[in-house]
Amino acid sequence: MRMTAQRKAILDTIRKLKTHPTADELYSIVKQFMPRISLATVYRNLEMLASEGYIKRLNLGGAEQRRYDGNPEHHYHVICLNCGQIGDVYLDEDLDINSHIIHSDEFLINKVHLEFWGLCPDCSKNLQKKEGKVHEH
Amino acid sequence: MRMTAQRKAILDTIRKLKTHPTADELYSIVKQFMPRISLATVYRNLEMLASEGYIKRLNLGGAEQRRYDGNPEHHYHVICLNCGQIGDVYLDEDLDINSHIIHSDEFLINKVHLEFWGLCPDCSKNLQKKEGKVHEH
DNA sequence: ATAAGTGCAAAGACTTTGCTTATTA
DNA sequence: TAATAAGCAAAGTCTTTGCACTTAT
Repeated sequence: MRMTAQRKAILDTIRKLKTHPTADELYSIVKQFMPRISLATVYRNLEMLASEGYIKRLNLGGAEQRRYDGNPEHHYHVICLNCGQIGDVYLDEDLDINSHIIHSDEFLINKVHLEFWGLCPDCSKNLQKKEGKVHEH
Repeated sequence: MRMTAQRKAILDTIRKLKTHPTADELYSIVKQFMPRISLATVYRNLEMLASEGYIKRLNLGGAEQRRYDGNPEHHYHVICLNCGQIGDVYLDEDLDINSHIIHSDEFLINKVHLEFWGLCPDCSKNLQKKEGKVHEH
């Protein structure tokens, strides 16, 4: 994998972000300092960087669009029910989900994907005051 | 919600299926006995039926397309890494994931989405013989 | 020098919407 | 008979691809 200017810009940018951007979000950011970059290049590089393990492609069930994570370390995510913002979740090693399975249609299970939904700090603060309703997700 | 012939056909069909069909799959099936039905009607009815609680809209991270489940009962899913087939998973009530969270970016967590990946009975049988490789997912 | 990558535009896949006609309650 | 839904086609979103040009090694 060649380290082109575009690829480096994308990797540096996603690493700096604590968010979990979509291709399009990243494109908007990188375009500010590399105006000729194309969205296709961003898509291609995100896939490439993910397949090489530099970043992670997220498969969040709750998200409409595909997102990527500049932190390839093993961890989970929480999606804000109100605004869609995504946070990181770390679990301890003691969790054993498989021992709680009582039926699995005879499938051999070999990995578990976990994702959390809740309220981000901002939204939980705001909703406390307003006692408002949380969006459906 | 009016019970139209189309809506009934869609609901009856998805209830009979043990699979977790996409709108398009359901459309193909229903069209066989109701040839004038349109794909838009299938999409609209699946969303409507899901919002009324008759069926469930699945948000599987691993799936490319949106899927629906004729069984609205609370349960989880397992996706075959090899063929994409989806099975049902039931867990016992003792599982407490929240107590294993060691960091959550200050989000208030209120639900957990779980999904399993593995091999369906057919694929695990076949792969045992061939010692073949499992597809990436 | 050459294989790999870029930009652009077009095509794809999936889903939603607008509008007219049909139908249920 | 009036509000809801269907059918059809068009439009929308997000993502991928083809191709000619460029660039890192």
